[in-house]
Amino acid sequence: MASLTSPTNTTNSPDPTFPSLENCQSMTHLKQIHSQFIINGAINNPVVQTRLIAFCCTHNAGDMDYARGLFAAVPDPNVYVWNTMIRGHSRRNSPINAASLYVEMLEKGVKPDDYTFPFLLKSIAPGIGFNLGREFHGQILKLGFDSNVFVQNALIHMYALFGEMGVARQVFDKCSKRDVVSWNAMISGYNKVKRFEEAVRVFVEMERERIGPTAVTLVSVLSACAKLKDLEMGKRVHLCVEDYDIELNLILENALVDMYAACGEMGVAVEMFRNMNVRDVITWTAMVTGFANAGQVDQAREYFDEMPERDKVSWTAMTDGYLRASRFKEALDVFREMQASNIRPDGYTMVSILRACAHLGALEVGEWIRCYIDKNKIRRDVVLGNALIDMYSKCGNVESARKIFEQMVQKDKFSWTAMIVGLAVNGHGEEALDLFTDMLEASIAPDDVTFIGVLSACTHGGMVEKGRRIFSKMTIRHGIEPNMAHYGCMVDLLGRAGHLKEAQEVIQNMAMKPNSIVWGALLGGCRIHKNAEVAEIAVKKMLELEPENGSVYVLLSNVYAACNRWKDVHKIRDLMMVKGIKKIPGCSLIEMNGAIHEFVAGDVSHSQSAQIYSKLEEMAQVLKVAGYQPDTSEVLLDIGEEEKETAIYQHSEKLAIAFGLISSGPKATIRIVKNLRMCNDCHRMAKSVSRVYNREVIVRDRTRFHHFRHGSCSCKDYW
DNA sequence: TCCCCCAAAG
Repeated sequence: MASLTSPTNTTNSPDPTFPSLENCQSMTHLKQIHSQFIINGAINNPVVQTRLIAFCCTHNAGDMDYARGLFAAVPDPNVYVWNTMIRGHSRRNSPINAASLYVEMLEKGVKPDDYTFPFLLKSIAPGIGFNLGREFHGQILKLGFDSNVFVQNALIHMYALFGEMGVARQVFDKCSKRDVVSWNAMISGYNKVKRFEEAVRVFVEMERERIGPTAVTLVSVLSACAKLKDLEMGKRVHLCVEDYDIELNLILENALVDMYAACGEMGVAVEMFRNMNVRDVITWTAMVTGFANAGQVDQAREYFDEMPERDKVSWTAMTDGYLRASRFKEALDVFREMQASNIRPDGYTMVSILRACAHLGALEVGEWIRCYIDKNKIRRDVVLGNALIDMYSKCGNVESARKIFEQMVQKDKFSWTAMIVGLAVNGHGEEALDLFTDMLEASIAPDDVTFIGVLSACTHGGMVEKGRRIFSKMTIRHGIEPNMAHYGCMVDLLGRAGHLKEAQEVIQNMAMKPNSIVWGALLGGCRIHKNAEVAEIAVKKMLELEPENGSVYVLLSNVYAACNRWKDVHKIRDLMMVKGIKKIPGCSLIEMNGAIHEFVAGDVSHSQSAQIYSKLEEMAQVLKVAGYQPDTSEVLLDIGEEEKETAIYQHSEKLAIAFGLISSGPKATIRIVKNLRMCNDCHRMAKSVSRVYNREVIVRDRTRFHHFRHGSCSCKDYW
């Protein structure tokens, strides 16, 4: 038979009954060899049996079912063979199979040895077999294997996998002998549970005990330094490479590049990157992330475009870069490119895209992502659930946000906070407060952000007394010192409700120097309650803090306009002209069929500009007939009344509404995201549109949502 | 035959 002279039993093994399986690469090949042994009788040799089993258990192409068959034919397997079988199951992370083999082995009277438990413990993977792992630990203690360093290290690793670093530490502390692997297992364990300071501390402890680190140690510690952005420590670890004569390898170089990149040392990172002989996708991705985090998203993109290959992590890193740079449309573009190149996104990618959708108010894309997640069975973990809640509520769809929230099996404080904030900004103040009560009942500790949500719920709902109570409880009961944003909320709450004096008292009693946002909140109250005197105080303070901030002048002029002090309105306008201060241009976004359309006031750049303006003209007539009166009081230009009307007709949100009316179906909700506060007139007009055109219009402005329906707004004209 | 390692999230 020709196969008797196959390459497996030529050079190294002159004896055909003791073949080498070195060149065997596949199960097909192994089965051929197996049949030869059956034919020539070598199959009865225990060494041959063992080698065949070992192939199935250790080779990448190995088949455990086949191993089981071979194993069954072995009359009296020794401990080595049992270990090999257990190892086979551990490679495939099936602790149940590994454990049942172990039980079988004991039943057959074979005693485990030093190798058995490391294999058993290795079969355990995150999420599966923790209880088995504890049972293995029990067996280890019972049979006295707990002084073996390999067993100890495997135990540390197993507990670390489940985030049980307390138990891991106990095992570590009790170790009779510790080697460098024990230390490495502790460091990587702390990394796994994101306790990076602890990881570094273990490394320092290790240095003190004069345990020489290995490349593995340095890689783990560098990873911790990267997460902590601890450049000093990172450099110290870098020095260890020479001090301990550790040979560089790709993983270690990647860890170094990543550490420097994460710490913003892009110069060093680039130099190391250039000096590397071999780079892989991780090296490149570390560079992309580094530039992105340093705010140099265009540099990141250059590296990204040069990458020889990209995986989902690289694509997500690029998306995150655009997110960080507030270039949300480009973030969505990257996602589209990613799909075009057939890379399958995962939960991380989804979170990024959802964040972009949240910023853009891109509900269609967001919905599409939710369907994609469900269809592709992407695990909806807490983070992804939270991102969905945030996306829905920032797109003005609280009902869906609430649905996601209710469906979540696991909720953390971020889930609760996202939902509370979502309800609050969408005008469901009472519901937000109810949810806050539920949160406390569920023993989830609120944080400072939760209180921003709760206080703004009170603000948007005009619940002054509740707000006062919650504000005082925040410190007393929950131990959270109010920060600038909390004071801002309180001033806003009191100011809007007309308690301008109390609002000023809050500012006076602040533990820190009030910033312009706090004064701005007071100013907002002055506009509503037409108090020019207090407004002037607030403006003076704001201009001391930010002399170039044009919106301050705009706000003050709005107050004067509300008080009918037209001379002062003109004075402000002239002052702005002289100082060359411009207001931030208003900008509105609207999503249509997955594309984001952007409008600024007077915009003629849109491809359907002509239709949009003729729709606006039609709207002007139709709405006026229906009783809508333009409100030009907030126009800052020194022009005639008619021109003022023209000016406000071209506000970006009106252009977006007109575009929405002509581009969507007759019943579709129009959703707009505006970068500034809505002006009085746009608000008035949107109410009118919702009635006359029988359309729901949702506008998200800087701080809250306006849900226009049947001629009125969810904010009750109070914003 | 065994144990430890690199890039992305609210």
